[in-house]
Amino acid sequence: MPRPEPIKAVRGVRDIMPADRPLWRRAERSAAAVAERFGYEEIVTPIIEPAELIERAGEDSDAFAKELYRFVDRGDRAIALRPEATAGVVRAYFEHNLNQGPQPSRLYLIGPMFRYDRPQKGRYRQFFQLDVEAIGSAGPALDAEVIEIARDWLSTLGLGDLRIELNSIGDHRCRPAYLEELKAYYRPLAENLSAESQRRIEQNPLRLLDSKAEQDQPFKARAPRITDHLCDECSAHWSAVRRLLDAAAIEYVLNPHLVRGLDYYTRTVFEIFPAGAAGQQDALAGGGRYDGLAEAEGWPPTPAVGFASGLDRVTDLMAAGDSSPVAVVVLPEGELDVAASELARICRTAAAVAVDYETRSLESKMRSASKRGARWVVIVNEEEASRRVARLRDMTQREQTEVRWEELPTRLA
RNA sequence: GUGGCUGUAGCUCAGCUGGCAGAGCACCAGAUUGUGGAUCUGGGUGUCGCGGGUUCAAAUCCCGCCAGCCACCCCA
Repeated sequence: MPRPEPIKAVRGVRDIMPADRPLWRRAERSAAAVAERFGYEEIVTPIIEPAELIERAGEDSDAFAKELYRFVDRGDRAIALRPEATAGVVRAYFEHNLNQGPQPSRLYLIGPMFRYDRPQKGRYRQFFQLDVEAIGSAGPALDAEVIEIARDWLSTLGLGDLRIELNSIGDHRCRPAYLEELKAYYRPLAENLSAESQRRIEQNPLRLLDSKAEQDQPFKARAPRITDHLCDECSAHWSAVRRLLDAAAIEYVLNPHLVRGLDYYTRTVFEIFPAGAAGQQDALAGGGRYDGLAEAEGWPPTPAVGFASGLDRVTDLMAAGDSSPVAVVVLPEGELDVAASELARICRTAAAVAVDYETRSLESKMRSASKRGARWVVIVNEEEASRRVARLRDMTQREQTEVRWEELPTRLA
């Protein structure tokens, strides 16, 4: 009789298994601890949002639509699985009147995001991000603050060897003029550029600067730099951010080719890489200022800055420390399920306990307990159970003694 | 979405031009005379990703699909 196909996980998603969870938990906990130390509060927003919210935040391209997990629900509403956290956090900020409270609102969020792209290692259709946002202030100190949070968090996780890349992309006042200059620079060079870059000269010239195409590289170095064309306000902001980072002893490198493709991004942009990484693929965190987003969502213009970091990549880089979750294994000799579970219940007041209920030889159970890394083994047979005693074996000392059940918790503590 | 590589035991993989499915590790059982990590002995645990096709015969050749990986696109 043919077995039906076993049902497997949806393409591009993965299970995070018990062996990896402690690592993830460490990353999540220290994110919360660091953010809270800076006065940030946790917020949880839905993973589904009106598709329009997401689409307005990403007006740009066909590619955007292509990678959005989008569907129509039973009430004919267009729904999107959130591809990033910021749009939803900003929505919640206004919808729950945080804009009426003390500014800025300092918020962080940890949760799953969704992107419908082709999966490969480290790129999943469901992935997890830490998102830190300071909404409601245009102050450069907040730019520096979120960078410091990102840096502190990664350092805490043992990923302290970082390269922080920094740039400013101006705002609606100074950027248009700069873009004209950039177009003027690139137009005569058009036929030397990649097809994609040729298209971008008129469509999205800023993106010419971060082109990865080989033939575009020579022209980037001579391209006009936006940091040379900032208006007074942006210029002051830009130097203030750097001054604050210097004062905090946070090292960074200026990368004039670091940009964002969407209009609502303003001024500061940054990305954080592990020190060894060369490729753009390897960013551990990225963020910046998005003073135009609130307005793009239809809310009052409100300045904000933040960053997001992919936990999949971060946990991947963290050294895996292995500690056995089970301290004690109870081994009944014979048909003693009831006694063994009572014994385990007693031991559990003091330590993590698992019972080996399998009907196999004691030797085999010992082997298995040993492989699990159990510190203690508690063995009991029928005669001992009737006297309410058990053999407590110290697996590291290879010694065992007879112990009364009631004494076990103190012996295991 | 585009291009390429891959898919055989729980894991890593071998299986040349078609001829009854293999290794190491893991796992299970036993021995080493009471109860563990070492050693020894024994055990293959498998819809060869799925579905078609060619053939006397397909893991092997052909087509389609699915999945993973790499690069691109993208990373809001």
